[in-house]
Amino acid sequence: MFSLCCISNELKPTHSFQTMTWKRFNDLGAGELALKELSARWLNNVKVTHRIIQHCADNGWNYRVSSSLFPILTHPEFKYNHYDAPDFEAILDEFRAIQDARYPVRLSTHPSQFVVLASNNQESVKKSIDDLEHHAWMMDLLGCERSYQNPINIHVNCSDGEPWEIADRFAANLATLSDGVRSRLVVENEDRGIWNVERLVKYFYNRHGIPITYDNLHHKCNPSDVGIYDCAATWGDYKPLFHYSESHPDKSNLRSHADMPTDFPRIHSVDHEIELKAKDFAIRHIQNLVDKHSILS
DNA sequence: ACCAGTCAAGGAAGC
DNA sequence: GCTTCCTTGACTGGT
Repeated sequence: MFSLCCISNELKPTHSFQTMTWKRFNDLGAGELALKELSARWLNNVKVTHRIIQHCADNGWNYRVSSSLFPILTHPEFKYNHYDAPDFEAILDEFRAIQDARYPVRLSTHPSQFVVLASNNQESVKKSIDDLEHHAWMMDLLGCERSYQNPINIHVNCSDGEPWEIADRFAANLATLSDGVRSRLVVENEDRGIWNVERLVKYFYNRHGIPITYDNLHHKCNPSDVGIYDCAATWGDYKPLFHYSESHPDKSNLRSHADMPTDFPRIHSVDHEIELKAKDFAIRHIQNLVDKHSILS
């Protein structure tokens, strides 16, 4: 099955996410007025998420939940808690509605590249931990399992030291986190730097038992001898959730993502998040390509 | 109604 | 030891 990533281009005209910057929050006074405006945007974002999950259920897709549902909430200087938001009861009601509907949609999250659990900068580690716990909190509210069925996928994004040292720092920090994070956390190969598939399997899976998310485009840009099937084996009894994308046809940088696909993932028994900019339209096109291929073969 | 600039983050890479 | 780039899309403010 295929996952839609964060945004539905088909629903965007009527259901779009809202955000607020830290600067804007402070320009509004950083008080009740600012919090009221922020709270309304959080509620909007959870409602939009519900609508997109319905849309995915209708189409037989999975869904990667956006990491931008609660702007400012994890900012280190934000003085309020989530329950201080005037709309928080309504937000909880919306989450309950999502849980109660029991959509057959595999949910996942992908915290940003600024989460660096193995950093030597302790402030960065603390922010990373807060962000990961926030994602786990959100996934619990969405009714997600605490397992690799509903993974939290991140990059290592650190090359400070020997690979085994980085992996051990990462694992030591991970061990201090809640069950909601530890039970879901997986790591993905990167399109540059030391963290290709081979090193991830060697230092994160073999050494610490952390499953590996295989990204085909990153593997093309930053190859190694270990491949997609080796990554699939790191997921144990869980169905792997991998990434599929293609290079932009008109850009010299191989790493930039295309809008639409020209091909499709060939491996069976694996779910794929489709990281193509046309979003829903790209998934429909991939499904057409798969259907044509199966008729011809 | 539209458009260009803004915003936020950690680290890598290039002077 | 600086600056720039990477990445992203909604927001903001000016026209």
